[in-house]
Amino acid sequence: MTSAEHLYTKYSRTLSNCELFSGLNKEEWLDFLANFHEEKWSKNTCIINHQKFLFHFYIITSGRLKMYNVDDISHKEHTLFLLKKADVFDLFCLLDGIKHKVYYECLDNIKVLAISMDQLRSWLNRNPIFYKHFLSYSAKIMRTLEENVSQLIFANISTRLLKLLVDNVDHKSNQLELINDLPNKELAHLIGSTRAVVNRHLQELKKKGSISIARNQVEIKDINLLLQELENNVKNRK
Amino acid sequence: MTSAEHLYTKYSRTLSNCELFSGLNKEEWLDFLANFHEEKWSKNTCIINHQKFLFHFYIITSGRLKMYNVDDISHKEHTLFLLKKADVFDLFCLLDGIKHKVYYECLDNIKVLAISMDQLRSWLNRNPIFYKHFLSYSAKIMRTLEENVSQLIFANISTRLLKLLVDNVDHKSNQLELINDLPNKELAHLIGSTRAVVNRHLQELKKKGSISIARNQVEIKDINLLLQELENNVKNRK
DNA sequence: TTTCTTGTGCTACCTAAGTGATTTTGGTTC
DNA sequence: GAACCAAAATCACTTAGGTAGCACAAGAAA
Repeated sequence: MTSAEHLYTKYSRTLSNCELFSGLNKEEWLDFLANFHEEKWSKNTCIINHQKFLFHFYIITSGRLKMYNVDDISHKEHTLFLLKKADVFDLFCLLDGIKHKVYYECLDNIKVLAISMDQLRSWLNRNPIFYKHFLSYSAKIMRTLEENVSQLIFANISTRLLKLLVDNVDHKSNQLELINDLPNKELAHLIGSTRAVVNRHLQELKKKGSISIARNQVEIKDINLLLQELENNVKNRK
Repeated sequence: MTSAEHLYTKYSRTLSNCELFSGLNKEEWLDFLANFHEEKWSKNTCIINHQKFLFHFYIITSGRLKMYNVDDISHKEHTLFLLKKADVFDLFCLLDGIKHKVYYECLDNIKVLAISMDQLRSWLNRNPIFYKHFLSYSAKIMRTLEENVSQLIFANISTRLLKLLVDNVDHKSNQLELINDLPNKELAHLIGSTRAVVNRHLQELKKKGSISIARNQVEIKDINLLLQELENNVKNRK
């Protein structure tokens, strides 16, 4: 069994969810995967070397990774993206080959598939049809970023927190996922605020009965109440 | 003289500054320009129809156009991009063909070159080398948006205003350009604030002697003082 | 068990920035 | 010229959210 075949058996499910490379058949995946190798990064690993991502491109196969920014002077943190299974990084470096000044930290023990940038670029040249995928994916990221900007300007912390919660509720189970086991501080960094303030708002929601909270745990108690809360919040913008 | 030749004589200088299509020679431009026609839009024209940009793509040849967002409830405005000569729009629509929910307004009488999206897409298919240009250009926009997000989270209004001014000072003349003749309200929208607050900060800068202000006019009096002001502001972040 | 660390809950306080109202100014039009 | 209007300048006031500090609880480690 070749390495590519091994990776394919292990990860074909995950890879088929990977928007950027959607539409590849088994044969094409095997050809492509020959360029990859697997890496395991343990929880709390920080990648602060911006150079690293000029040379390798990664696909997450399990665990969470946050991409974040730190203010040089105040040392405040802001989480730009919370990456999970089937997400890729770093797209910026891939597209223009310029250093991307952000940091990465593993929130779990994670596994990634790694490919050298050169190999990915030459694969892309051999499969130019994928340029289109990359363009529409870029557009998606831009829309997300633009949406973030609007949120930051138009919405207050309470609304942003509510939206964070609502956006991470699984439609089927009505349960919070991806961010349910994060400490208040990490939630704060996701919306550009501080632990104390986030806690203040969470207490408020708990009091009203829409959520329950424990150490490293936020649970949805009443999704409809939560949605209504968000609705009211938005309506009351002046 | 064909229409394309006419446009080329008129705008070759401007078009050569257009990053997205850089590297085209005269012959290629003539071929490309055959798909374009010129339009004039008068000052204060608003384009609130999101559909419009699904079907045409534009290059600005003179004047300024703001791309902005309005909050549905509070009706607050935020200017996302201030587009000028050699800028293009709407990139989002071009890349993924999905409606882009932003508004446009002409800050001057402007002139644009227009091409139908279909024609542009088929030109792009005939010239696939330009996919790469589009990708690195997308990366640039993403970096700008990400930088905006960081600014909004880490910097206060005073810093954001100072940065807006400094970023729009011409290196040679040391004079403010592009935004120098905007009313306080427009400046406020550029940094996500309100007229009154921006005015408060401008008064402060005026008092200290780094700028002078008049109706629809901000002028740099002492660029070094302004830079130092920005420096101090950043240092004092806690 | 004890010790240590990390996260939470809560208090009191401070300040930047938003709000709303009024006056003044400068430029345009009639 | 007078009349008008948009922008600017100022004021007093409110408030969300950041800050600092501390006690306490839950786990992990020793």
